[in-house]
Amino acid sequence: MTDTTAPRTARARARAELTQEIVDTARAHLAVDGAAGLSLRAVARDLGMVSSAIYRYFPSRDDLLTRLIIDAYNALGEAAEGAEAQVRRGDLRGRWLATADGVRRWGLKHPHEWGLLYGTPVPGYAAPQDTIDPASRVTGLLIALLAEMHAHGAASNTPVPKAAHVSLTKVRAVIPESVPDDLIFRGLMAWTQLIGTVTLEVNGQFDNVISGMDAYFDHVMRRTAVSLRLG
Amino acid sequence: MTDTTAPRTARARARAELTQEIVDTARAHLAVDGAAGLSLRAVARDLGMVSSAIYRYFPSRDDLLTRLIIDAYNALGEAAEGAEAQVRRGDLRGRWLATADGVRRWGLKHPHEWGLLYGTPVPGYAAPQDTIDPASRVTGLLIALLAEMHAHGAASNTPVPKAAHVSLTKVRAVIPESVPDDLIFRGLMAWTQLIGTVTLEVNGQFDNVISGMDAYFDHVMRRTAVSLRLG
DNA sequence: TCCGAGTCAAGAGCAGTGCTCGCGATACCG
DNA sequence: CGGTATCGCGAGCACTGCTCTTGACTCGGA
Repeated sequence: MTDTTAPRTARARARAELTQEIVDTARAHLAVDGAAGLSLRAVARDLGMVSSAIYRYFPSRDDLLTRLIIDAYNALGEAAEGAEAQVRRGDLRGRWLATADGVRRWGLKHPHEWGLLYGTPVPGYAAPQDTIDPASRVTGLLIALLAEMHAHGAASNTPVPKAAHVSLTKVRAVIPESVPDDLIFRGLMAWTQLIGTVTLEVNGQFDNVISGMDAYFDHVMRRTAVSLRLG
Repeated sequence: MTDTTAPRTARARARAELTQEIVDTARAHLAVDGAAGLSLRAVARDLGMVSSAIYRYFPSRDDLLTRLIIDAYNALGEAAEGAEAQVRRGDLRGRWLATADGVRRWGLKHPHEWGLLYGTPVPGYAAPQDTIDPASRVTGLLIALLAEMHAHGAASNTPVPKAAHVSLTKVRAVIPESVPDDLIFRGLMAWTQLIGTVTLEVNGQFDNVISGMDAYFDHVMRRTAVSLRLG
């Protein structure tokens, strides 16, 4: 871990600032050329420095990408949280719709970063541990929603076969015990519906299929709300 | 269009064979290194020729990729059709489950090709017209299913708001008129659920969430069948 | 105040990439 | 048989990520 306090020396301050400049420039390039087109040399050129100097701040291109991924997860999380926070707490359906809308808006605004999060993983790249915390931030919203739904008595105890129950073992670790299997499945499927719809839209797979994606998305998420017993 | 008949001259035959060899070698590399790692020079090396010679057969790397995409769409289509064809025609639910299973199996077997179809599009790459026919092959299965469902009287006429109705204008061109809006939405959402689930699984996003993906997928697709009124 | 230790940007260089072009050799066809 | 179109080859351009050395700078302790 680097220092959490403000940098004391001029050198440390310069380092922190330059690191941030590199990240910002890289993100700008990412937004234009996509992940595959992100070039360390181009970033260095923009900053008026030589390519090898970048390696003083990021040991490899993948590490720079990792940083961008973490930032993207946090940005998406913030966007979703911000949208969801504006809805009255008791309006669970409204909170779901706001979350979905916030996620979609962010994705459409940052298509390449969306691809970084939910698209094809980069070649030999394995998501390091640092990314899983920010990644779970968005899903945390949904989990909170599920817990409140159950607490507020939205009883939905459709029985679940044993094999399906077992498949939830891992996810059980981060969800309150009282939430029934049935509700977890509804939540996972709603989440998949959301990520899938946005991914297909961002990748242009709806281009020749749907006209007026706003209305389509809205209606789909309303139907998904019904599946969540929030109808 | 190239000639549909068998090539007459030795040169034409050699050209056809070598073209196929290039595609096969490229697909092998794709399966190992992914789309970003596909190198024309490496393919040429494997074939014992010089890199520039490849350009006699494919004008650019993107054109080779396009060919791989088309082949992948067709392979996925065949896999899905093959799985679906083994179910008794009258068993609509079974046909849906078989299709879903076939799609998933193919995706897990060819993760990089799946990423080519439903993952992040490559940098400056715009899917050429040639890809849309094979792409719609898979969705054709679902459309046929929807039409039969409606014909067999699985009435599901939940009214759809006007804005949502309008968003279906384009897709209406390839679906029998009699199929109601409600059913189209169910179909699109089921399709999104399928593609989304497989994409998330292929990209490893379920790794720390679900244990026993087979059972999870099966249960999710059964629930989706219920949403399709095939319960 | 001075001086050693740590940090930094720079530059050359390696191995790899997609792609272009001119050169001969060769197979095809009128 | 002769002209033409096709083919593989090799050199070369501009680019990439990354490594290593070199010389200059800053900082903190004596």
